[in-house]
Amino acid sequence: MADINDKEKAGDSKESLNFIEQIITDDLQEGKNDSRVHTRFPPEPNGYLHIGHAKSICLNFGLSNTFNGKCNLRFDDTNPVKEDTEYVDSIREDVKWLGFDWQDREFYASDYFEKLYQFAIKLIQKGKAYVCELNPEQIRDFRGTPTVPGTESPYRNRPVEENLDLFQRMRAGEFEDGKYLLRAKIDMASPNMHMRDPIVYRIRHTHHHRTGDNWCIYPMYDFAHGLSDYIEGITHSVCTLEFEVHRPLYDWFLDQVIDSDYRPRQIEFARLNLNYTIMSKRKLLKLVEEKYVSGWDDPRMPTISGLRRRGYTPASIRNFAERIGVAKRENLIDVSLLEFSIREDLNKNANRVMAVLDPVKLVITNYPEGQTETLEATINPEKPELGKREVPFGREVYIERDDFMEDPPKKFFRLAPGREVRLKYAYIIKCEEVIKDETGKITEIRCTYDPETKSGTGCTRKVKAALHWVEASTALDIEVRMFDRLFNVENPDTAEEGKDFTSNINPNSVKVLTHCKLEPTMKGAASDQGYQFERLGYFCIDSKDSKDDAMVFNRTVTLKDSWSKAKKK
RNA sequence: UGCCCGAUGGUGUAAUGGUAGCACGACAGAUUUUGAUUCUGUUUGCCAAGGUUCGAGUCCUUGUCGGGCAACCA
Repeated sequence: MADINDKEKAGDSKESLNFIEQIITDDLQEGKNDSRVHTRFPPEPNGYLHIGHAKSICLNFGLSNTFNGKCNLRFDDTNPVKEDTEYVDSIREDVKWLGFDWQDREFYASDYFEKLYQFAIKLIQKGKAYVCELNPEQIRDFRGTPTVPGTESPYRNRPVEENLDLFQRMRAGEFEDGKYLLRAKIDMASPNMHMRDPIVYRIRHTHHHRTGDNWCIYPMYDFAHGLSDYIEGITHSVCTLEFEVHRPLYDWFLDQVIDSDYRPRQIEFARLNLNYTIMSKRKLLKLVEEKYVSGWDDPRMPTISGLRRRGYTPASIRNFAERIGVAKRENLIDVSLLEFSIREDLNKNANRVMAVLDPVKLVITNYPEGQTETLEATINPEKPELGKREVPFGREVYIERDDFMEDPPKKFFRLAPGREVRLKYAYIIKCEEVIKDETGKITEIRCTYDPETKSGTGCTRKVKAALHWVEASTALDIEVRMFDRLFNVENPDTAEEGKDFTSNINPNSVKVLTHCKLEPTMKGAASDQGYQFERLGYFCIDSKDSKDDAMVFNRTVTLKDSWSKAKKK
């Protein structure tokens, strides 16, 4: 009984921990690393950050927050052929935008090249590394396969002095690319492929975006990463599952250099997978390079910058990361969860505005010609303190073409011949007549209105629907871009035989609507926030493509729409 | 024929040997001047077989299924 009570109290005082928080809690309890918690987010600057990185960012910075620790931003820039400053700039911007602060702890693995070089010397001196002359094919052959042990390199027992000399000359630039390699001397028969004398340094006469031409030898990930963690005092090095088999190597390198009680620890978690979405940087790069999209920040891209341009908010992405949780099992998250997160945020925070995407003119025949009036509309029902906005109303308005049906099915609540609906914030109107052109297309709907039903005057008459509308003479003409999924299959990575993932691209993933109508209150509106186009969805101004008098809106996400479901049935 | 990791509703994620809970989805109802939101309710789950135990989602064994590992990438 007492046990149960204690447990309930504990449960009340803290939310349940994910497995990483549990590990850290245990480490803290054991007093490891002087009870410090220090994490890091370590991207390679070879592409833009995407929603999968957001999970890692939220995790690493979140961990440092909950344990009162620190989190570094570290660029893992050890392979100059793929890296560029454009990418480091975008990464810094995206992490900052997401709402995380690395303070003065912006580091680069390339800052440690000299230290890493000295570690390598130490390795050689201890007889734990050697200079190898095998070429790539030989390296592969000598490595064996997962089921067949490898064979030792003929250069494996080169004397320490010779290794030292050769390695120094590698650094000095005496040899061309590929001539020599520094390898760790571990175990060519290890069941773990990564322990079969892994490469530590390779020669690469390539300009590095930060160190320029100072170096012509570059360290490999396994060597550089763990030791960079060590140099920075990282306590918990959180990475994705595919590095799990690297952990013995991570620890091996540490064993060679550590001379204190402090030791960083690698912990792996399952990366984010989203259906209908491609997450591989290599593939995203292909989309950009081969112009399937307009750039890394194309609003259809799963990049942070793409989502931002699409109108996603930092909070919505953080909430999403929180909601999907962290574990070690493979997962496939439904994009609808991401969409839920942005709807949740925007519903609370986005100002309401009326717009008509596919306008058809509606004339109120008994409304005096030339007369206009100003109506009050709610800015945001979730935030009454924001008050009201004033929208003009007149004899001619635009309504959505979809909001009228000449021959409506049973479940259609909106306007139809002889039927009454309310124009939101205005009056109840009744459809009297439909005018069509010679092709049968409706060009004008003629209605009458009931002056006694003005909104806000205590009218109690109920109608089944309230339509959004925009007054014709004052309407702003805008362009709206509607985005659909970039890929129309759940798993875009799988493609038909002989084709690649690009064959899954949805050719209709962007639809541009011109001459949409927007209420005039939006003139000069801020581009850094989302708006709800009432009954249509959430939109944001594209500050990149909008000009002074030509506003372009991107659709962020639709509203949940039970009418479209009813239609299908 | 190797090594490492994992397996809880449709999708994710909790439980730390003691009542399988939460979120999203789905479904139903209420409210609604957005067919939105909000609110209420319902639904569906421990991979399998053994073992340990008073008691197993949790520990052990075996099996099954899934993922990862053979770049001079990270």
